[in-house]
Amino acid sequence: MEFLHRRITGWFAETARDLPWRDPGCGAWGVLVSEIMLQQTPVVRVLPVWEEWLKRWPTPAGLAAEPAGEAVRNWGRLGYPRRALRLHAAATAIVENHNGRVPDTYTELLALPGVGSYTAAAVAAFAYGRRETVVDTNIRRVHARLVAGAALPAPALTAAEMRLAASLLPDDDAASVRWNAAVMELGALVCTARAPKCADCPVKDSCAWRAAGEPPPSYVPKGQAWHGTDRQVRGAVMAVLRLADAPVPAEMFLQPPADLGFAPEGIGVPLAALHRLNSAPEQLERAMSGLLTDGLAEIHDGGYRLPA
DNA sequence: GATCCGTGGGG
DNA sequence: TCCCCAAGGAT
Repeated sequence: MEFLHRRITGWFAETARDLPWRDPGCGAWGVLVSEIMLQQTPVVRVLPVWEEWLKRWPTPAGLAAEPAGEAVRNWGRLGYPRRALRLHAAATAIVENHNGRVPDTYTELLALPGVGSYTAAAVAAFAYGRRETVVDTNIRRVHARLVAGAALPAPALTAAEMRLAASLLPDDDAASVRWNAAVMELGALVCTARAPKCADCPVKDSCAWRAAGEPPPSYVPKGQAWHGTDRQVRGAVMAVLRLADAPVPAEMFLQPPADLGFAPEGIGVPLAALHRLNSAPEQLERAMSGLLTDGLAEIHDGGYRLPA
């Protein structure tokens, strides 16, 4: 095990990307924001948005002082905008329950909106140097191949995986933090889901999957449907709301602007994209009502807008 | 445990 | 072109 630790953390020391949230001076708030943004979203798309967020809201109190809709608007096109809502709620909880300071224990972090087992462990480890069993999709995949000899981890996180990850974690605090970051980075850059770059792998000679002849996955991951789904419609509606500076009347969503006899100010492009989907009226209604339910939109002066 | 929830770059 | 999938979380 010492061998794996040395090899992988050594590789990390040489190869690691220079990401701003890895800067020692970044602070726990910056780490928390990065972790929420990075949920299901690639690093390259997070970088510019993260920079703007931290410039605008350097502290949880700064974000908490603004309407939730501002968080959603500045989330831009990162996707899964509920994360923006939860991050705003987390900032509020941090101000109210933790004197404005991001909590430093796994349990307290886990209680924050939008923070699950992965994010709680990651913030405790990367922001506060704690020894935590961090398990994300990258770490799961590296463990699956390196130790279990499988092409992919199980469809859902299992207790066995958690035990394995815990057993591999170095005893020393600082070493455990480096290990977590290094394995995650290895999964992100080398031991990738598609076309892993085994030639660049620091532990290829110890890899159970390679030793087994790289057997194919034992199951086929089911892809996420997109075209024609409510998610697609919701996304198109949100694109309109982000650009709107006044409530958008419901009929603008339900009828092509040309039929309304006027060109909408500023929101013409996303509105045209929405109507290009040609969704059934029931689906549009369902999507928009879902946005209200989720708190991503509200009705004001007879129109839809981001929550104020 | 299965589903739902956005977006866009790369293979 | 199409399809895969990326530092998950909540229900």
